[in-house]
Amino acid sequence: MSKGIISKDEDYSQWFNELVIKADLAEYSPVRGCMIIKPYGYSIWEKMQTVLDKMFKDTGHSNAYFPLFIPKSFFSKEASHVDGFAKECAVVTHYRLKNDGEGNIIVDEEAKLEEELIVRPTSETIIWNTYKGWIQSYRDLPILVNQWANVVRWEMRTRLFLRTSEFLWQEGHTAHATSEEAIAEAEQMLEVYADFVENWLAVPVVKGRKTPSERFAGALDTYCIEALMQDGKALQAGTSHFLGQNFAKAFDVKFSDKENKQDYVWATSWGVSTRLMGALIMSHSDDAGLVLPPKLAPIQVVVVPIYKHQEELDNIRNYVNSLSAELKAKGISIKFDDRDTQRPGFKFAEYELKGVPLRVAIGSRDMQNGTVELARRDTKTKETTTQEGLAAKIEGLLEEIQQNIFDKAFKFREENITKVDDYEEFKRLLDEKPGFIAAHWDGTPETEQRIKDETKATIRCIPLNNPQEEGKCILTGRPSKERVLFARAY
RNA sequence: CGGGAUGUAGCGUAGCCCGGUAUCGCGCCACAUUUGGGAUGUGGAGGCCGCAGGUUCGAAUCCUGCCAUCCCGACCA
Repeated sequence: MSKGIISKDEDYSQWFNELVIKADLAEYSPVRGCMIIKPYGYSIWEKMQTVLDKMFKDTGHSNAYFPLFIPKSFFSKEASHVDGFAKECAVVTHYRLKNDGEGNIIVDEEAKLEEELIVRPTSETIIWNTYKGWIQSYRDLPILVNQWANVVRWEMRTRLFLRTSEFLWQEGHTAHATSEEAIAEAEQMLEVYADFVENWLAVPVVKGRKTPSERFAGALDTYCIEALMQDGKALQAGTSHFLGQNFAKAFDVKFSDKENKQDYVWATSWGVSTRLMGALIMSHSDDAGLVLPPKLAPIQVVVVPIYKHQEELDNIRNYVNSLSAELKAKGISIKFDDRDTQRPGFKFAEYELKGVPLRVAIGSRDMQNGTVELARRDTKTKETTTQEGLAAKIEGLLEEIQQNIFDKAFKFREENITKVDDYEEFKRLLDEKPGFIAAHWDGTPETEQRIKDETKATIRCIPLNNPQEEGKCILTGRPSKERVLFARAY
């Protein structure tokens, strides 16, 4: 492992790339745009999955699994949905390879599929094709299903965790008897996401809805949570869609209500992906490496022994065993790094790079004095404290760290939301002080597009519970009733 | 798909203009000394110089073609 990573002030995107690689989260794969998520990175994702999965179950959802491949014909059914995804679909055309006689493996042209298969970019179509068979009556509703899956979107430009051709996610797909119920579902899941991202990733989010042009293809309304990264760019961290009856109509999914009247079913879908890893990394980390929130850190506490002789190590180990037992009883994960192949200084740097929230260093002097050295990753501070009551102290500190990194990110976010009423000022701020800009907009897609073309900033969302105020569109001067959040985004 | 750049050991690189069988650092292996912030010494292993042609007695180096990757745009969770 080479020393250090580039400073994030020097080159933010290179900093991010180096961090992902050197912290052992992921690496590039032989396939362009695809990544290998390494065990350390994957264990963070697993923690996210575990927590989210429970939240889904607690709100009445069940998991299921739908196929990776979708018949091409399914895609022709919902027009705007097709438009949204057609340009980035991987297509399976053959089902067999053969040897060409010269030692090369080639596609067997005779094994051409009758109907081509699309590798799912999202599963609405195959799921609604399936729901048709599950729903006849209002008694069959609601259907509250989630699936954990991989999806493929053939992106032109990819970035580790933020935009890869294949990514992991969960997609919830629900079916309801009424519009109101479906909207309530979409709103509920947005709340679940916001709760999860703020309380587990320690990343503050703005809850809002997308403008029509930023909506999910096929949705009537898209709700989102938007986070602000340390470089001032916004990141969409999760979306929840009210799909209306669009997919029910496309796949002819009707039900009989209590009066025996036929109506199309109302739908939602909602998802978060491994992109959350990107949000996590970019929200808290620094030039020394990752900073992980304790609640998602694969290792919450690492113990580094400092010793010269075997008996000193044995002595330390003895103490660490009892500390481990105490911490495990509290549900805290601890690693005792007794490798003799690396020196303590190396280990310190390594665990800082990997974002372990707390480090305990114990040497022979400590053993004599009944103390340890306790170092916090978030503040980079160290203190010497007694072994007595250490487990309880660690427990408290982990909670404090979780809160602290959220507070820090929250303060940064608040400091980087600026109200702007002048277009020149708007453009200047985007370059000089990136972040969210709260500005008036006349509500037209044309204005939105022009601002995007001229500044690269998009409307990230119209915040929920947005204060209403009279104002003039920043570009056209036309009347507006509320401010929307603009930013350059990932 | 346009514009730019780069492919040499696991990683980062020198050599290329001016052809003669590859440099240095990190990492790796062995041994010893070390261990409170990324250890030191000694010895060692590791290369189809992106791929395919061509020129030449001889190509990492010159020529042609291809491939791949990265950056910047258009598209996107």
